[in-house]
Amino acid sequence: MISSDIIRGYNDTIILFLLLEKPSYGYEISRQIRQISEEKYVIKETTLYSAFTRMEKNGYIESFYQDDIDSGGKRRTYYRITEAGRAYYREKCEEWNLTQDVIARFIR
Amino acid sequence: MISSDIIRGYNDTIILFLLLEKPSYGYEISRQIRQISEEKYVIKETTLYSAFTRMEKNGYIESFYQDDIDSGGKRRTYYRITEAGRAYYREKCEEWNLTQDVIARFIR
DNA sequence: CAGACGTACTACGACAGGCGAAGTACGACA
DNA sequence: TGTCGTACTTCGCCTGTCGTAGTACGTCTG
Repeated sequence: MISSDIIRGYNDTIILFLLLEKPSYGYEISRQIRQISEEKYVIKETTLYSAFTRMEKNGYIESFYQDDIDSGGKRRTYYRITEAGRAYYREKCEEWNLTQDVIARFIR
Repeated sequence: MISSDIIRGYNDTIILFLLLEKPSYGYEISRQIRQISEEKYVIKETTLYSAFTRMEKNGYIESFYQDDIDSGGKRRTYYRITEAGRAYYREKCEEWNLTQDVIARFIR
């Protein structure tokens, strides 16, 4: 539906948006993206998990483990947004507004 | 100003937009992008010329040579948009509208 | 008259992000 | 018993962008 080349580099922003509210984990984030976008964007598993790794390395998110009761005691990797992550998200939002405006000039 | 990751894969669309009007060549297109975007987006030469190569391979544009008087008789490589190119451009515009709408849901 | 600047490219190689394919593990449900 | 859903991990390919560099020619400037 949506080509990956446009969203490229914006996946991080999308993930951070969902983490603003509360810490979350891969599968839940994946589901939320699908739901919020009304199935128009379904993030690939590999894309999602590699984004986690990258963003943790960049200090935008922090991981922790939690054994949840509702998942039958299975261990999930949760991620929590950091202050740096929030700042990065804000920057990206501004950049998005700018980009959107510029690209619109080339669209009919 | 604008990160290349967002515009990635959208450069083709931007170039095709400029070719809708009339055939053109690298330097002119580069100048127009800078001008229309009000310096907010300056396409890199390598990006531009590799986009030409790719799009010609895909049949979206056709090249031809022209010795222009105003360039001191220097040979320029002009590009002309094809029917397939126009169709591709139209598709991309629709995709853009969709993507824009989806990403907006993750932006504050 | 030399050198810088603008035009108009081409070639090469690096890099990053996304993605396909495959595999693992476990619980629930039929 | 087997499939489905959850929850990941690993590996390696592909594509588009970009940095660096080089070529060539004409004009303009000190």
